[in-house]
Amino acid sequence: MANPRSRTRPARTGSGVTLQQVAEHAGVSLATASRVLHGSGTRTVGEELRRRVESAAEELRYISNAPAQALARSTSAVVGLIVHDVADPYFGAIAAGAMRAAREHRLMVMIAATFREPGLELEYLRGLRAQRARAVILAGSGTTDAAATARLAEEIAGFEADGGRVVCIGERGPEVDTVAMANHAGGGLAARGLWELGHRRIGVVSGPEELLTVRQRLDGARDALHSLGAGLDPADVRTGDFTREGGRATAVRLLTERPDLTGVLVLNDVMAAGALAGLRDDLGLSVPDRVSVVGFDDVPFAADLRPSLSTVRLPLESAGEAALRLLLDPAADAPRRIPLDAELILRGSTAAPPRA
Amino acid sequence: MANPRSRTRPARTGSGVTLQQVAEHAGVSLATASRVLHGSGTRTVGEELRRRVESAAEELRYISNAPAQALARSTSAVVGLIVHDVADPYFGAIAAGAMRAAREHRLMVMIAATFREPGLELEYLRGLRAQRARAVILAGSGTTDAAATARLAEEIAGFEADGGRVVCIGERGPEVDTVAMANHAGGGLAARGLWELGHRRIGVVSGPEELLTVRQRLDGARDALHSLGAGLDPADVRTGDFTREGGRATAVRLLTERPDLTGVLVLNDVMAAGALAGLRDDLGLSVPDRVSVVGFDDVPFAADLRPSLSTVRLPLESAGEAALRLLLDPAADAPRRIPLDAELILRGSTAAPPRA
DNA sequence: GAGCCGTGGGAAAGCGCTTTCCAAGAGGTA
DNA sequence: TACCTCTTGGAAAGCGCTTTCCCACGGCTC
Repeated sequence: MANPRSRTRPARTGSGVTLQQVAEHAGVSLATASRVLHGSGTRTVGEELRRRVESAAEELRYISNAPAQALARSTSAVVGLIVHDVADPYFGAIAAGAMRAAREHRLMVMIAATFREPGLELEYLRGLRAQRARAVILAGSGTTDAAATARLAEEIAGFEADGGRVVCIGERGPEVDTVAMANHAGGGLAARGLWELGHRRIGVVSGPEELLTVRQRLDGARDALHSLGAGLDPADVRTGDFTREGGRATAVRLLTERPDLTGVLVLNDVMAAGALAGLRDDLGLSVPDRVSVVGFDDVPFAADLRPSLSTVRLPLESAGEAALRLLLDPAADAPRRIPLDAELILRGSTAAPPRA
Repeated sequence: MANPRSRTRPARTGSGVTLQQVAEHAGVSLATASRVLHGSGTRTVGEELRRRVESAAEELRYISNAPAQALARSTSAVVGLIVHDVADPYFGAIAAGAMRAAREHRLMVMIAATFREPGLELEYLRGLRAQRARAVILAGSGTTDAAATARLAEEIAGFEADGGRVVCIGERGPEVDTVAMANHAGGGLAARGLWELGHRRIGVVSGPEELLTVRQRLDGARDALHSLGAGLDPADVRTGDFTREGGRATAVRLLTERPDLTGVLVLNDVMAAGALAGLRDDLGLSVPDRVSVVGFDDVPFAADLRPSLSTVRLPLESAGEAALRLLLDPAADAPRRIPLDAELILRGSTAAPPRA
């Protein structure tokens, strides 16, 4: 029997036109229709038939079934992007860069936000694996939690064994392709910048210590200060949430307890916005006359804060783009690493320290 | 023949474990394994077998194949979200709300950004249809382009005929479920707020006229002014891009040509940030002493601008959440409409007008 | 004219799952 | 004991596509 359909099935939910129908309408075989419409192989189809199929598809308003294609091809046109928080401008910029590049390659981007909940990153990576995403970008910072890191590494290895590609933005370990942000160098740039303005009492408003990103930025600042013959007193470093409120509370705490500080490095711009508010409204300290503040990231609104925020610029959009491009290159033998530069942008929130 | 596999196929790319293998490992049939692991039906599986299947899945590190499920079930667990720009805090907040709600329902969100390119919205909607997304949220503003609107409506209808659900944030037409932002009311609130502070010469820095959102906000302001016995001189309204730079240039132009204005309504916060910069740096006009400025949206950084931005608060995250919830309710007979409120937040950028 | 090769069309076997339908066994009832 | 009803497991038909393999045909070369 050529067509043994007999079972009754619940009527399909909609008007879904299938390739088979397009083929029939065009009077060609399914194979030919597939080759015309999605042809990836090296096979060519005659001019005449090709035209017939195309107009049949047009007439029937055929829309291909991506899951079916994914199943048959065992690969898909979707890439995953895992971030901490889409509403955070840092990730927003990265996502924008990635999506722009994705568009050029006709890929769809599935974004998952962990809202900084530990464990969710792993869960989403599994979800993306289930979706048979062709690749995944891990945009959030790695952590110092060894157990979590190991489980994640295992999941990544599994994904790659299945033919998926993974790129991390920021360090996660040497086995994976990474777009390396200049966190360490940036931290150094900021510290050195304050130093050169004349600051000798420099403090840091830091984010959660378990974040690798935070650690690198902090180390960068510390190392720079060291090489300048100074150092960074642990008591001059205070830790808070990587949010505006965290920045505010932490800056207030830091300057209350260490009132002789004249320069403050805040480890991200969102925190810095809070810090500026705290110093001004809670403590009545004028920036930059009394204290200078340097942020990190150069998110879009940094220049609009008052005083405008001096900060370490990271090429966020480029990072997203670079990550996506890396995903598209065939996997190399050795993990690749694309280092991106940081640049110190001096604006209104920094000045020479007040005369003693 | 029980297992007529004979053709040779290229080796599968990876270690992909299939449900079949799990079933064999557990010594049960494929059907049983499916029922245990993804069981959606009303069928129950005995305690003993259930346990066997679960541990087999665990041991083999089974990861289900979402495309295959989507194909078999002809529905998927992904919802699409189409925005203008992920890096724009307005959309970032909406996306965050939607993703938070999506997480509760174990849905994955596929985000597409049109970067305000006309036509791309349609293209992405088709793409999402191809992915067999269960539903799509159209978060960007509708336009006055009748042809584009019609084609989009057609595509939406097709998608719904196929069993998909569509929700728009902001008006798009009466046939579709919508989460209605209080654009008109918000425009009124802002205008009235300036009026009550004593402003009688009020201008508007507007966005692209073809955006429905812009039009509604503007109409709201105009209507309010009318009912106050005043009116809005078209010459007091200037149009620019919906970006920071657009806001800056437009505000400068407006106040250069209409120097007697004392109150300015800027139709979104991103533009308002630019306007503040333009008034201060390009024109040397003090806000709020010389001109008062009111923005729109209340994006997270609004309070951090200096002066802090008075603005019309829209519940962005709630809108994203509401949209997602609407998608999950079964389609109703009549299109639903969830109206959201606006609230005027007075901060530092507004004050009484200068004495003449 | 026999033998080859290159082209291009079609049949059909999968891809990994869901779900229907059938069957077998358990427990009740008359 | 015969007859039913329930429950639960399994066989197998699809879901809509891709791709391999086969075949027919036309144009070459000796």
